[in-house]
Amino acid sequence: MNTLGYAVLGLLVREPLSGYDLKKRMEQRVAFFWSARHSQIYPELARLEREGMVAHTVVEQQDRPDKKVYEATTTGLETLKDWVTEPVEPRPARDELVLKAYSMWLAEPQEALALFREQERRHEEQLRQYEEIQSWMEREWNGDLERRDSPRFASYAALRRGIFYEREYAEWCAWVADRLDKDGGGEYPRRSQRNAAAE
Amino acid sequence: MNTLGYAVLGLLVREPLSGYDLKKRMEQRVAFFWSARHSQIYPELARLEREGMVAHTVVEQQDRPDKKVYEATTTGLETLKDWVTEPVEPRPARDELVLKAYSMWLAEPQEALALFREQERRHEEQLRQYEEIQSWMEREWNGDLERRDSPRFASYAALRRGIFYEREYAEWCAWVADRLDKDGGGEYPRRSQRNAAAE
DNA sequence: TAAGTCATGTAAAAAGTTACATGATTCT
DNA sequence: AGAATCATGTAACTTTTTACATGACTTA
Repeated sequence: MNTLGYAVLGLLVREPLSGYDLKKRMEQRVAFFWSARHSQIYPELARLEREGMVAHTVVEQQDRPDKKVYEATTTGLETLKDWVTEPVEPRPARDELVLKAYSMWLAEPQEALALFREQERRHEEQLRQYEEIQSWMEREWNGDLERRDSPRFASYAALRRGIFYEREYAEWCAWVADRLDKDGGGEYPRRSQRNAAAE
Repeated sequence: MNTLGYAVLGLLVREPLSGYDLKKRMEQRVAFFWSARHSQIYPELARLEREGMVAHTVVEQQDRPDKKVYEATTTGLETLKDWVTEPVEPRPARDELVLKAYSMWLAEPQEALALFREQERRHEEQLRQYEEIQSWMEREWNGDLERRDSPRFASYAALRRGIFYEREYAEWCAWVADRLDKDGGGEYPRRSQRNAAAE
């Protein structure tokens, strides 16, 4: 089993879904911690079915194309359950913006500033969207949010990770931008003996 | 050019390095926002050289095997510089622990708790390590940290991202763990309409 | 003498992205 | 009539990981 398989199972143990709907759920609910294109999802569903983790039934529709609705089998549920508490090996983080930050000393401060302000804005907007969902959950799901055996509790916890993450990211962008913004922000003197040797 | 290429250039514009040393630099300095195995680095260096971004000289050593030391060319520097301020497209985040959190309602609370406490500990430890490097930078590099055209400023900014990230991650783990820990933490009643057991 | 570091590669497999491909129905 | 949504796939390519491969020198 690979991680994508567990992502798919994690959605299917909650409700039966077609490949198409699964993809949409991923975009909406799971996007900030896992995602996949439909070209990855359809073969993955086929693989999970070969391994007995999921099963599908064809649902005929009049006004739309027929669809295959998948649901998790008992085997699938058990496999997922066992995986949840297995230890996690740290995976290397990959973040292009931080990589750019690492080389931003080469760039025009004004252009770098624009980049970080734009990213700050983007993450703040994402944060606001997550916070709206959070409010909605607290309003609609109140009571289930403390129940450790409720999927709503789990959804809420995952969402909070998104909120913590976006808030922190936006703050870092602002921190960098503020330092790029300070006028005169500490350039080396242009034409002195002290050459700007790279270190 | 791919992102790994820019990661390699970002290190080589600071100092010439062999493939072997490049890999070590990645582990030490860049690990929390980009990384690669040596099996990816050596072919990447060859590719960058074909494209005129880097050039190598063979350095002979007596006590150790000879090595190829690479440095960035002017073309490489310019390419990197242009890339830095280009807009960043959001890449899908992938985090296995959050994925597990999403399905933790299936697991035994005690086992899930152990997982999150362990992860909290791990991220707190990483945080402490970063904070030590931060102190070292502030002590040793004081004065350069405000200079927008200094690589030290850029290193410091990237490190701060690591610090923000680890702190936030540890806090989220603690938040989840606390909710898993509360005794009786809101199970659905096992075998009655309303037993005194829960809540 | 065994383990560890220095040093550089290739090969195969897995995971993920982009592009190709089709076709019905619904909304503007 | 054209765009958007619903619906499911395959093919080609890129990126990343794991495994294979070698050899000199150093330290315990």
